Amino acid sequence: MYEENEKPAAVVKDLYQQKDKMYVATDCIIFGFDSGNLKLLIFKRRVAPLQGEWSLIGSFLKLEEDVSAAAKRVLEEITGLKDVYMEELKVYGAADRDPGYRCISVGQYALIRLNDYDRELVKEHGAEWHDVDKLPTLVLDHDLMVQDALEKLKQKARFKPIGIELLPEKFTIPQLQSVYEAIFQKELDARNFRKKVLSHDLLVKLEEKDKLGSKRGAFLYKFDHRRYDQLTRNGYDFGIW
Amino acid sequence: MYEENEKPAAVVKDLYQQKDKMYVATDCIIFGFDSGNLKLLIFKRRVAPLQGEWSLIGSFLKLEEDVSAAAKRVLEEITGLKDVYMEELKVYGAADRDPGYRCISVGQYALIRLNDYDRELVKEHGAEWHDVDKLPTLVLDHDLMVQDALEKLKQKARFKPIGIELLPEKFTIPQLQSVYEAIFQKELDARNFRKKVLSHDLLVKLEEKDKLGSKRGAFLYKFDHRRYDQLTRNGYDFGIW
DNA sequence: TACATTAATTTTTAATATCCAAAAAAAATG
DNA sequence: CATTTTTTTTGGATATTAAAAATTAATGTA
Repeated sequence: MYEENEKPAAVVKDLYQQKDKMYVATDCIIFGFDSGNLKLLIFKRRVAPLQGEWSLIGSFLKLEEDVSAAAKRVLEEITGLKDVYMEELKVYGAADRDPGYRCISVGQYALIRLNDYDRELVKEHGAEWHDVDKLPTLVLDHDLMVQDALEKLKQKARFKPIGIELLPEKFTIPQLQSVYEAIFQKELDARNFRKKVLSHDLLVKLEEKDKLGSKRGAFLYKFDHRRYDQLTRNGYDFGIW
Repeated sequence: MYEENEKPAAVVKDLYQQKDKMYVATDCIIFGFDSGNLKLLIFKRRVAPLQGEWSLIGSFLKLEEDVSAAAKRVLEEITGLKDVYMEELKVYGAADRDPGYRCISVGQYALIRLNDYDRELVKEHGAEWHDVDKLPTLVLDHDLMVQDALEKLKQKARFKPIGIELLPEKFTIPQLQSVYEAIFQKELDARNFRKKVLSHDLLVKLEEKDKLGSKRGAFLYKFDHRRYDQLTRNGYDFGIW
């Protein structure tokens, strides 16, 4: 959870018992999507305690740093990405959640486009993408964080078009459907899905086709952010979009 | 925000600049409901800084205390109530949110039955109920917290029957409608409302009538918590209940 | 005892979501 | 180049839910 270079000075003195001081950390639940599966970016801790165990990627909060900025910093350090969709999940504040520190952690989840990230950086940090349904056990309460994030993702996806955050700028309807099937963990009817997502006029059909995903090829679309902003300003209400 | 007796020792030394240390606090957005209006419990700070200004009720987090426990503690100290509906709202973590401290605050909102609370205690603490649409300006980012809480309440009320948390155990359908109208900030159709809330078989009709609210009198109902638990365990999904 | 007020039920209508199958386009195969 | 295979794409009938209107019931008050 704590990157070596971000540990508070006190940590260096006594690694295992810093219970006399309040620490604040943030942990990132970083989702990606590839070939039908939701993926999570995790890494093997390289420092004690809990060295070698799988963990979410996080950091202590710096004194002069906004909580949301801390998550963005972590994300950029690991993936090289700025301007990522990111949202607060929940505070993990049990007094005994971390045996080493009295530390509360702000869970924040992010949605990443798997084409964009910096593969070198990720490798350097020992981070890896894992299918969310084949995750190893994570340290501390990180398993719980992941469960909570998946649940929140389901809820959120019903009313906000966050699925597009996991796809490249141009995408096909079948690809989008595949994202939602992964989030909701169930199959959707292709006809109804297409009808619904197109009904809001939020997808702009392009000339090009994507020929990689299938033989026939499907038309590419892009998301009309401008129109979306207009609609939401007027309190528009989506049901699965 | 900080009750006198809960200030960390350091606060006493220099009241206005404790930026070298991370503090964690919680602030409670406490809602009640009376005669058609949502109410908020706030108080006038009796200690510097910001003495005399209106504020949410909060406290610093103790070292050995869960975050959720801190909010419960605050709530009991002020209202005498335990077992109150309470949920995390959001973390307020801007580095400059508090001019005196480097302090992040966990906003937590609570729903109170206005009959139950301890009026003496509330008065002792200088706390008062105010209509949410006639609030004075609050300290720090507390205005934002209230806005966020109202928004969250709207969202939540669409899928969870939290309206009942604001009413006594026995209540009438028109009363319940009135609660939802206050939350959603719009009028609802009485016929459709009744049909919808009764459709889930979550309200148990009683023999008695409430004669205070109208001439004819309306039947009292109570909420069937057992059935609700069953339904939600099986992943039942309400749309406005 | 007529009148006003609110509660409660029933019916009708409109809107929305759900269900289902067949045709068209392109590539792969022989 | 005819045939098969795969995947995209499209529409209409049906069920479900929400909105609106009209009606009846109970009670207090003028």
